Amino acid sequence: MNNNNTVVTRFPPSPTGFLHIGGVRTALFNYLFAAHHGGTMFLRFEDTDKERSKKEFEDDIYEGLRWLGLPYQTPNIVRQSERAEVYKKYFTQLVEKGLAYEAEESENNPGTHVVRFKNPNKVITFSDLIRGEVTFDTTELGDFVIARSMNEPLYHLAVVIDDFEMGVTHVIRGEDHISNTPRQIVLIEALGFPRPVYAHMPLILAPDKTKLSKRHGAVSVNEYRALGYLPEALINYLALLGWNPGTEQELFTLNELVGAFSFDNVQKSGAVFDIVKLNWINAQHIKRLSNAEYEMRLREFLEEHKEKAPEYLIDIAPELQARAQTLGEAAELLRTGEFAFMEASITVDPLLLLQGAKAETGVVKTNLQKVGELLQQVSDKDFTAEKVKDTIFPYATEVGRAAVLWPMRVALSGKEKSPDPFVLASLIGKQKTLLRIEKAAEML
RNA sequence: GGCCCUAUCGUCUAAUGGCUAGGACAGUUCCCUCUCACGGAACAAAUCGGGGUUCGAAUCCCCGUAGGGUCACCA
Repeated sequence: MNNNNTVVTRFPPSPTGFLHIGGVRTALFNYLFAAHHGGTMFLRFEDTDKERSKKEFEDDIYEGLRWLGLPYQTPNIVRQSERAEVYKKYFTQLVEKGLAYEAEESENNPGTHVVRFKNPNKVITFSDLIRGEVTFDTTELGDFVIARSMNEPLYHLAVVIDDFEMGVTHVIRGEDHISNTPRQIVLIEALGFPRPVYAHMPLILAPDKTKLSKRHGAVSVNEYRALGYLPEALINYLALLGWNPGTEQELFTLNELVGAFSFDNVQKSGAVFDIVKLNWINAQHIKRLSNAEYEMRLREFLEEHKEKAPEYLIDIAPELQARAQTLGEAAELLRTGEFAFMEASITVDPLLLLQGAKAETGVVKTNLQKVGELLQQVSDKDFTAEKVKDTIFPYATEVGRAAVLWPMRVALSGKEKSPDPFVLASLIGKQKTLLRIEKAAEML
């Protein structure tokens, strides 16, 4: 099927739910390993469970991988549900050789008989790239069922046959599959297939240390996308969950991960999914974006969520980029009027004007008037944050920064918290700046 | 419960028998700084327990203990 030098891995989700982060991590490690060795990762759908498999979920998995930018190859084997004939061929052989047999009547398909595998009852030892040698006694498995009927194979049989026909060399999957491995190996041996190399990844855990699942909150990729996480940040975080690069580097692009990846540095124990660290990684990736790229991504995000971008978005995008850890947070800041000072008019509370100034009302008023005078001298086109700072800062330092900068900032923003007064002034322009300062001074 | 896997700061992890157990996130404090955020610095925080091997153990072995996974005509 495949020459021995090429690594072939696969990501075989069953389309019975939305693409979730556990699946993404499995796909990611399969991709990283394959790509690191110049090999291939295939995608295939394990939809032998006809009741639970849905086209909708298949589409979601495709879309999730596309959004994440995780490359995969589509093999000629795409859906197990379309391969009944192939499976039948193999397990007819098994039956003929006496390695499998038709047993009792099927519960699900009355009138047909389930097919059981004639368990050789042996001890199986396999070597796992992450855990070393693992040994099971298959006796306890009994003659397990491998097909619902002669036309409907079950998971274990289908996996083993597909992996063989696709030339899969490395089976990389979650630790929850470790106990499935011995039964797949006895099938592989009965069918005379070569045994792939196994690697069982530790599980992603919730804060309560149990396997991460829906009851713990967001597990679907869609939810992280909707929250405004960058795909490259999600990938970066997931890669670091259970793997380390052997250096102290924490921020990676997908290509850097490919270069650094090795199973030697994969952890054996489960890792708790820490949204707080994801937030940090996301913020770092956001800061790495150029202002223009960030603005574009934010616009796309807003559009996806049917929220309109304010016309001054281009001006405040750099502020959002420094402030918000996710695109969702940025959208939230926009929505809650955090940047309302960009609008034509704002309301200023005179008490707030004095709050952080730590000075007498008269002093604050004088300071505001002085700021107005100083700024009057700056030309329109020179009205940048740096220029404004150069103009105001010496005066503020001389008479007390809090008594100048606090009221100036409140006069311009109307808010307790905001960007610094110099950025504020440059953002709203000379004319409005002078107007707002004048109005604030009059209030006192 | 049987079988299997695992065990280092709160969390993610480094240290492959040998320096004071290192880094990151989170936390606390300080600075940039008038606020919020960014950034910088400092502080605090761990080898599950008990035996053994060894000059020397987080690391190897054994026994406990704890946690997890899995035990379908699901995948």
